[in-house]
Amino acid sequence: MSVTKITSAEVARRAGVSQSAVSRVFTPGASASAKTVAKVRAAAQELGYRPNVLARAMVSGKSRIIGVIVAYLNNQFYPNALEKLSNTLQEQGYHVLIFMAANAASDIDRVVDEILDYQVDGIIAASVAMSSELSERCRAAGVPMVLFNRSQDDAQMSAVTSDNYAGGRKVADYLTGLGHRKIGYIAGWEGASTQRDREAGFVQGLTAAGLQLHARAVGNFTTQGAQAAARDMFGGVTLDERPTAVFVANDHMALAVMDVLRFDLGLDVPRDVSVVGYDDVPAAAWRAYDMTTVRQPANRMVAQTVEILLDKIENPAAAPRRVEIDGPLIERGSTRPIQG
Amino acid sequence: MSVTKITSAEVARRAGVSQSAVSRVFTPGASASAKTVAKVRAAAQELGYRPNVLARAMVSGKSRIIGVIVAYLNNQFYPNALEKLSNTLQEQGYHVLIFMAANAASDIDRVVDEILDYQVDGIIAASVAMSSELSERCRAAGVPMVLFNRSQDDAQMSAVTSDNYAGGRKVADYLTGLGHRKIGYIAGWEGASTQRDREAGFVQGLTAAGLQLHARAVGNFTTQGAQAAARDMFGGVTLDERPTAVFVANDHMALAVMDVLRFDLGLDVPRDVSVVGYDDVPAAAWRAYDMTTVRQPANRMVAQTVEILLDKIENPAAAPRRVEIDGPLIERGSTRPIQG
DNA sequence: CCCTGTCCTGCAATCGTAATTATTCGCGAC
DNA sequence: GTCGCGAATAATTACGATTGCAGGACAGGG
Repeated sequence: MSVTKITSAEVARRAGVSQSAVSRVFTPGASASAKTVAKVRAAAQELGYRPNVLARAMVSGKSRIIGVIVAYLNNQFYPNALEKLSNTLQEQGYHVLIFMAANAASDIDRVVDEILDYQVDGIIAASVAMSSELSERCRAAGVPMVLFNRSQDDAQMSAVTSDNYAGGRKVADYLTGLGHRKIGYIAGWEGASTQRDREAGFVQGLTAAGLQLHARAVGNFTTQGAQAAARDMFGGVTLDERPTAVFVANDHMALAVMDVLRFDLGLDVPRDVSVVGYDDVPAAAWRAYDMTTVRQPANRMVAQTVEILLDKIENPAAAPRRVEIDGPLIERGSTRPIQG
Repeated sequence: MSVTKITSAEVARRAGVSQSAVSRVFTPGASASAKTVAKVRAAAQELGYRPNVLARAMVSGKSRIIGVIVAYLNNQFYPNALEKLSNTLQEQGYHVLIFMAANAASDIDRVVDEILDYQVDGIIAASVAMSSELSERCRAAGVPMVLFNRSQDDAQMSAVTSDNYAGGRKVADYLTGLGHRKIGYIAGWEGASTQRDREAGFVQGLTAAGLQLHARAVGNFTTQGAQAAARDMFGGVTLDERPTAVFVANDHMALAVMDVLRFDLGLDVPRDVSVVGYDDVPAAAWRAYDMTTVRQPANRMVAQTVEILLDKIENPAAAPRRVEIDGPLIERGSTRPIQG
């Protein structure tokens, strides 16, 4: 029942060496003779000693904690990314302190303060808007930050995304290639760079084919928003007005859209309407949806994010980097050529 | 570009008081005159001072960090729970350090060590098997632990689950009530208490109706496992042998099972087969599945978990508690009465 | 045999705060 | 006037490690 905290001093006493010797044995790159190492390791083993990360953090200034801010966890893309992030960082000896934040400025503000209180070595912000005032505060605190799946105009800010513009363009080329002419778009939250870039690339592609958006609605990246948008765009319109294809700004919404089309409005996907999403979350591949989508290469995005962040931690003078990773369009059964 | 760490000493100097005065102003429950508080607050505000949580943790012995171990993040139930956990703890001034662990003993072992290195105030283990040796180690370190959605024979271990036995029983009663007689079960990972309890309650319910399991397969709580199990149970069997209803140990598997039944085997759900899951993840309510399931009341489970853990942190002598929360059967369209 | 350079070791300072102990201050009572 | 007392403040210590510095051991070269 006794709560015994074993300190390096106790290990030192047991091993018959100084406390600093113990510290050096557990500090990679410090010098210690083979004999000392053996004695200390043995004593530590017997006592069950492990260094106190917090104490180490205090004096070294490195906590080996990365703060991760995430807005949505109900969109499957994020738990997957979080899992990969955590594992990748874990391999590098870092650990993740997680913070949920709604996309309200006041919330982010509070969350960033709380993160900094923990003396994190770096911050990964997944899908949250970061005011330049906030990023300035982190820079002043010497804490590097990388945006994940969102980018910012601020040139000082590192960011990793998929190539959303190219992705949107691919969807446009694909749908027009299938012969579609009346094409709708259901937008995500308009404050998001991903939303803007996907739409810009998409519209650009339509323009190149001599088309323009036939219909547009906003779903705000939420299930409810997407359902309302779908009813708006496809409910109570004449056959002539109705789009024959729709690009939805992410899979999370697109799945909801497909359900509304099929079950509320009695439309057949893909016969009446072709649907394309974005992300390639696991559910997109489920047979009940079998949805055409643009894959966001989460593995590579995570790897890049971690690489940039750790680089900036080790070398604070490193220039900010923006990486856009190309992802393929995955053709599945929710789309088909227009019938003449 | 200067990385300025503001310390309590600097605030003290600016406010013309001692460092201890600053500390007391920021420590709830410490005494300071109104005048001092005002001066210190003002100085802190100007300098942008916030207490260093790590330093505070060192001397007070309370890190206000909770370690959360989670095995699966691809099963939607867990991201949802994690989000709620994080928010609830955040409200209480705690934060979540997250650890992914495969369900291998060696992995858990390593993870628990890493968690303890951070001097966490408590541990929540979601869906991971905890050897009694490990729980003993945490107890020795004075770190309370609560299991979430899993329980253990170890009487010393606090655990919060839904009432899995009663839930399994409800499913049996429901399906037999619909007239089903040939009923199959697709099991989760057999090492999991949730799996065992759900099956036990289910079988008990069948027995009460004078039935026994018509077929059984193991899906291990994974998508692939569930698909294989479904093919096993429903592929290449005569109409006479084929179950008319199947209870799948969780929704994550049940969704995969429905897809296999419908798209690989050409069976109609619910006409040919009724399917029931467990958890009530968001996807279960999606119209494409519209799946009958037993709801795990995540909100209440999380609230209980946090309450038990914080109680144990404040009062280490508190007795371990096991809580089982009853959840309703949600009747949807994946089930229907057997046709005579 | 002494000097020097290398390698290891221990001492002591340090990180930023809370807790503990010591000091000062104000004020009423005798 | 001083004594006592309580409250507020200041000074000091402690938390558990890392790290710069100085001293000691030892080997090799002159």
